[in-house]
Amino acid sequence: MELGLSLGEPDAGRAAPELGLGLGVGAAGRGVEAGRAAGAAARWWAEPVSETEPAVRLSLVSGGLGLQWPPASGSGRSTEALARGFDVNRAPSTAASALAAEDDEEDQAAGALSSSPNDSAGSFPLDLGRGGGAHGEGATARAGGGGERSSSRASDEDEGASARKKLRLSKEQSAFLEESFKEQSTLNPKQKAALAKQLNLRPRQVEVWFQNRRARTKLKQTEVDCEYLKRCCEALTEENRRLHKEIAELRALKTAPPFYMHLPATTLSMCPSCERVASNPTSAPAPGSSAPPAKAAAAVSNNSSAAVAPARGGEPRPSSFAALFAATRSFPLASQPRPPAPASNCL
DNA sequence: CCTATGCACGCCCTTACCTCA
DNA sequence: CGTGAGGTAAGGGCGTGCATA
Repeated sequence: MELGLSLGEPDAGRAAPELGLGLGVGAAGRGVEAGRAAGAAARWWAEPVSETEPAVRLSLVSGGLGLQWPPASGSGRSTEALARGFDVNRAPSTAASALAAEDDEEDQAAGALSSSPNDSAGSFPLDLGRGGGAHGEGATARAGGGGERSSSRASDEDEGASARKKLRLSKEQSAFLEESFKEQSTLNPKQKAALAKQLNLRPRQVEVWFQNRRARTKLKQTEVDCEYLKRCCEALTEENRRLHKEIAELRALKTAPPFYMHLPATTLSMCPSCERVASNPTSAPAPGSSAPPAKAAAAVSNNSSAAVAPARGGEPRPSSFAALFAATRSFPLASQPRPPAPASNCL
């Protein structure tokens, strides 16, 4: 179905628990084992992740940027990158390099300290590339030693909390965050800190970016859901209209005299249930009837072509329209194939 | 064991800033 | 050049889950 579009979000492919519409609908469910298994071989962060962390989404590892994404675990590169920070000047792909070329001047000026064209060095007074100095690092260290929780929010509040300055992330940073989000839409403190260090951002910035990204994903999904529900509503309206029309036609037929009242007597020789001509002499054709039974049967089908439904295999014929009416047509509206539209009055 | 408290975090709403037509 | 719309980073409130006393 065309509405089952993937937004490139981790929501894609999930079940549809909330609306039950077969879409990837709904709030963030936590994909569990599959994502964890995928993530086990494809984590960009160095540390092992605790078992209690929110489950990893299905990995959508993409090579679109040509970044080593995720960096090969176990290789020295990831740790090196962590120590070095995300260096746009060494973007590992031509695409990324092309993107980086736009910001080369600023980046050269800012050096490795910041890859954002807008953020000045003053935005990041602390060299996050060097371990241990920042408040966030301390929080991370605490989290690493203890549980998952750390105070990335509070730790970032005081640093650079001057006038509200809009700082836009560079394309490389955004792309990297996007890839991270595809792999996992939520971060634990360790991952957040590692990503922040790699991108030369504050953990709070990474956190906010993910928060906003989740909000955008949800908004898009909501739009898709609305569109789908709109189409469902239209289909149901059409179905309702068709059924009303059918009911009106059936009522009109019900008020008319039954069709068999107009049939010649010879037609009554056929068993209405098995559609065979009765061979029993007691049910023989009425006296005076010269037509052979087979012809009579043919006469039935010819004379009642406008009102009699063709014989359906194995289906007993209703004895009256009332019975026809009483027979419920219990097919769920949207879940079963629609019966053919009543081209004639057949049922 | 139950309860109160503090903390961390995610979600939501909103604001402020930036870019672009 | 001024302006409005749209995108997005960030602030703040609120609810929730967890750890601890």
